[in-house]
Amino acid sequence: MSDMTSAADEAIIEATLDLLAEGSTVEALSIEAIATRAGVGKATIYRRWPGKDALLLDALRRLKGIVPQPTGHSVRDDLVLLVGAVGHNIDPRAAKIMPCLVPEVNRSPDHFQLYQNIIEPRRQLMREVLRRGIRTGELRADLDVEVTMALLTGPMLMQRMLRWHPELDERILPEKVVDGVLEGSRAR
Amino acid sequence: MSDMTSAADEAIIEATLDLLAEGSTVEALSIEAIATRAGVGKATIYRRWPGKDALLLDALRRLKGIVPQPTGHSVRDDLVLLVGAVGHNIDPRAAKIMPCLVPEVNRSPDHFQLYQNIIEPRRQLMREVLRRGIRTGELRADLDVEVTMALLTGPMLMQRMLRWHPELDERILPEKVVDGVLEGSRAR
DNA sequence: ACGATACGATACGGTTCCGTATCGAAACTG
DNA sequence: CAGTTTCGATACGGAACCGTATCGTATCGT
Repeated sequence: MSDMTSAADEAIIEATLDLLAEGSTVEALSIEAIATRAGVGKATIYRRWPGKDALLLDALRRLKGIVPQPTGHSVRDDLVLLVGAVGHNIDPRAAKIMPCLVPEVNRSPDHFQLYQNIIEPRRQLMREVLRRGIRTGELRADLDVEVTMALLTGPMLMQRMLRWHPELDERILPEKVVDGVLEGSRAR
Repeated sequence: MSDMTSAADEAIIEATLDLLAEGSTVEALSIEAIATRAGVGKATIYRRWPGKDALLLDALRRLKGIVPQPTGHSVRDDLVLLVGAVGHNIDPRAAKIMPCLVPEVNRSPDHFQLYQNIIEPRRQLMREVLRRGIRTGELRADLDVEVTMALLTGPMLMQRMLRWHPELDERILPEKVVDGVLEGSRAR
């Protein structure tokens, strides 16, 4: 028996992600379509996963990108880095897939948990950068960290996952968001 | 011939919204289920709409809430009002339904257009409040209006549609978001 | 080289939903 | 009140997919 994962496993998961990235919805995704795409018999899939949900959870785990590493120099620059990483994955398919998962995350506790497991480390990183800024005096002492995280990540998620503000340039948006939140809108 | 909409139309659309609000996804929604729920024959539905998509678009139009009216006194208070209305609809079913539509809006130009038609008046309202603030000197003269709108609406959408930050109280969030964006996070 | 295993393909019965057709009852029309 | 239309219900053939079973082949360990 080989200790490496059989090639079929890989093909099945890749086919799943490909189909999702091509626009198939989670529930429109059929085992038969995955099997055909992977060049695999249906039975091979059922031999490994009890059903579509389990396969999907395994496939989505592959999308988890790397967590960025703040430099620790400037709070502003670290925030730009982290905000730029919101909703940003190495796998280009992720950008297409993630919006389709919104209903699933709202419905299924398993998907919600998977989602939380992926983003919580990044949230913790941003939390620490904000606390560091408060400690060093770069940020207001009375800052509400949770609300500030929402201010920073909300606009990026809206842009990356929902693509709802066509007029915003995604490349420079992280800088604009961070600077906007840092400086505030009120005249002085 | 009566000039009022037949009662069947209403029952069909209500049944559609009810089923969606109960957690059915857009594509899991079947004409047969709608017909049964509405106490109507399938043929009655096909007599009025060519298919599921057209029915769905008509049904979703019903969810469009009223556009809030800024008072024009304080820019801050007007923003709190508008931000509080983001993702907020009169019909309580809307809160359940909207997250399920994210994939549809990304996929179908029709749904995207419908969505834009609903939110664009509200966005325009917020744009005008921000411009008024710049004019009266309440807001910075060099404010990027589009980015600021993203800062204000992004966090609320994340909270209302994805229910992402469980620790944030949704009732006071609009105030916190507006004040956070207005005042900025940088110490001074 | 050979026996065990895992594989791809395919067939199967069962289920759900599609979109159409039909039919008697009920509701309008004049 | 009779004629016409619309309705709810139901039946139908077709399609897609489920999860299982089977079968001949290719791969792998020894």
